[in-house]
Amino acid sequence: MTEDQTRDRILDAAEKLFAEKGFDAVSVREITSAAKTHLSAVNYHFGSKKDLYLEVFRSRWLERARMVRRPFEALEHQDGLSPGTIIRTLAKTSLENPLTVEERLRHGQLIIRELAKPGEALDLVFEAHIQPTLELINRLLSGALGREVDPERMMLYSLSLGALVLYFTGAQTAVSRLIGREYDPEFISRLVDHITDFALSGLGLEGAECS
Amino acid sequence: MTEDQTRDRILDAAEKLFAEKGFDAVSVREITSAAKTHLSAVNYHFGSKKDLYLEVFRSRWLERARMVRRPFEALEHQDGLSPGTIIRTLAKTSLENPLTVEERLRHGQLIIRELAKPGEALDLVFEAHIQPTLELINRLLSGALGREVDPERMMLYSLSLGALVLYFTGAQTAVSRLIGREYDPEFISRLVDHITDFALSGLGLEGAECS
DNA sequence: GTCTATAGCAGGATAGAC
DNA sequence: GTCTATCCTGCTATAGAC
Repeated sequence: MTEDQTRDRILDAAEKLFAEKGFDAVSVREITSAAKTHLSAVNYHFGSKKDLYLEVFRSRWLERARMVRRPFEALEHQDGLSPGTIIRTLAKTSLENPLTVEERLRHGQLIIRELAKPGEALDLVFEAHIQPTLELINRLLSGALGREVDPERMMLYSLSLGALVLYFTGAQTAVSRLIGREYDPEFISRLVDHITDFALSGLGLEGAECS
Repeated sequence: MTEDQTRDRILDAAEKLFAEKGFDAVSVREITSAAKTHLSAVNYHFGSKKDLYLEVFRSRWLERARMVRRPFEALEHQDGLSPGTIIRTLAKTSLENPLTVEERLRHGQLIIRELAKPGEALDLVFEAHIQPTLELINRLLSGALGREVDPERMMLYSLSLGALVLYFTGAQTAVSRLIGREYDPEFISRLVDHITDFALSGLGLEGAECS
């Protein structure tokens, strides 16, 4: 009866702590204590610490990612999209979504750690989220441009978009400090504008191809 | 006589292992074993594991960063620079520098971890490297544009450049896997081109401000 | 200065009472 | 299913022999 609640509380606490400190810096005792349960509940429900970590990605990270990207996926069924609309929708779904600022930070921190040191969790996320999302970006942009684009060029472009989004969410603390602003709704809206502008036309200079 | 060599071997091993696995996943035994010395040498030479970690940043990371950014700093004494030259030089010094591919990866991994979870090491790096470099970028770009630019806009732009460079170095493993290419000199040169193009003019579209 | 030995504690996992 | 008690390994740090 209470078992699912216990399981959920453990997952909540684990996600929070793993995001903040990383896998190795968190002890199972710390997690179960935050989840108001006992040490062996983790082994009972998940098998091991590592399996708990993977389950955080499977049932929390991926679920959140699916929810967040839904408005972006909806673009697939629309016609006459401009590249600007596509990029802006992507930036908006990543930064102005139903998540709280804290949830977005944790979401970013978890995946940044995995990118710096790829492990089994990244395998899950690659297959279930990153690959399909990159393909969708490429598909949408190719369609909007009305021409085929060199696949490698397109992939580098999409990866760069990902880098921007990731950095401005997962490295939030450092960004706030460098720029001297909190992540309040106004600044987040500013970031969406910035990412859109940057990805669309860089500095707003006359670029080489702007005649 | 051999003490400095021991100290250096420990720093070498520590940088490598901390970069690969992160602070908490590495034990002092692992480091001293790789450095062909004994456990207590770390405490003798550095005081504690944490102090060793900070020393890695002080005497390895920052030294490397200083060396790498030198060609970029040299721009300060040149006239008539175009934004394109500035961005390209920045990308080149970050990705095509005297470091080996492995050194560059480690350099990026160390700082990515710190950005995801800011600690004392990031304080060091902020003050001695990130802040001055961001200011230099802003100064150079303002000069090249021949006009004052909104400081916040300029800071967001510089941070975005940093995000791209960081991602394509520190998340090398994931990038390689997604794009299906090794970080050989040809691909690295391709990345420099890409970052320059992306930061200068995005997709190469007619952007909003390109008439 | 160098290294061994060990203190002292925290870690993950599990056996088994209830 | 729940939780306590405990195993055993590994950790950092240090005392002290040489």
